[in-house]
Amino acid sequence: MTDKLMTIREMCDAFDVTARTLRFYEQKELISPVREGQKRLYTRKDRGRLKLILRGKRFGFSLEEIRQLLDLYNIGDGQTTQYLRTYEIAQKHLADLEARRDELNDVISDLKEQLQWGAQLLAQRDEKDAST
Amino acid sequence: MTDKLMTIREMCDAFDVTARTLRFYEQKELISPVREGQKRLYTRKDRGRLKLILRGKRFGFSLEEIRQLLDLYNIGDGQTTQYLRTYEIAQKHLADLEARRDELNDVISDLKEQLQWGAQLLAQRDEKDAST
DNA sequence: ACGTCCCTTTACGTTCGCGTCAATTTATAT
DNA sequence: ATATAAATTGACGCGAACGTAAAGGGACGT
Repeated sequence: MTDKLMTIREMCDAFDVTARTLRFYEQKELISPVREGQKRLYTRKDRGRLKLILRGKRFGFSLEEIRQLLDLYNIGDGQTTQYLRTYEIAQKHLADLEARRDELNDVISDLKEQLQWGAQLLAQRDEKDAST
Repeated sequence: MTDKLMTIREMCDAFDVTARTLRFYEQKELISPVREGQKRLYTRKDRGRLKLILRGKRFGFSLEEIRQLLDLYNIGDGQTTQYLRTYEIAQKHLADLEARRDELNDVISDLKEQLQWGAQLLAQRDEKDAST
């Protein structure tokens, strides 16, 4: 598999984040790379989590919210003790995400309308320019 | 029309924000209520902008980014001087928003899959519980 | 042995988005 | 006239999410 261990610098290059950021996320218990002596080594699992973290950030979630969401993705790993509770929380988050998507669709529609208005104005202006 | 002027407190109640927040947004030039003596009065336009501000925040935009986005919504108000430039920027933002929606859809699909996994595990566990 | 990378920890600094007093003015009710 | 409520302008504070030195440890090539 692609379970190669990556150094912190390789991670930085791959995900376009700083080392500080990775250590910060570790301190916040969002990721937990293994150690080879002092040095951090990031597994495939860490990469998956980081990907989700960056996604979450793009949608305006706080790191604390993301930390909770990340746990949801471990629901199938056989280690989760509170299946039911976690499952319920996940349902809520799912509903929230779907609501967000719907709102985002509305925003897109609105902006498209505005742009058509703008396009008309541009067209009218060009007509006038041509007639002078 | 519904162009009633609202006080700051009416705005707070209507949009569930604090007065501090409204003054802060004003200071950042996101909204510009008229004055009646010292007091601020918010127009229909201000309410529209505030609505967009709160939306933007929900999608993880910074106030500065939102300030720029707000200008796009003035493209049809007859006051915009740089139609074409604004129009192009708006197009970019639109593409960005659509990309976000697509990514959000992916996230939703992923989470749904995870939840089905979790639901199976719950079902299996319940079977065992029932057999003891 | 020496320099030079890359990694480490510790710790203070910064920006954003407000919260929270404090001191004052303005309007309204009694 | 006086109390009460609501609005105003500073000014300081705060948590989140990092940035940015400072000081040092290990592995490497020469």
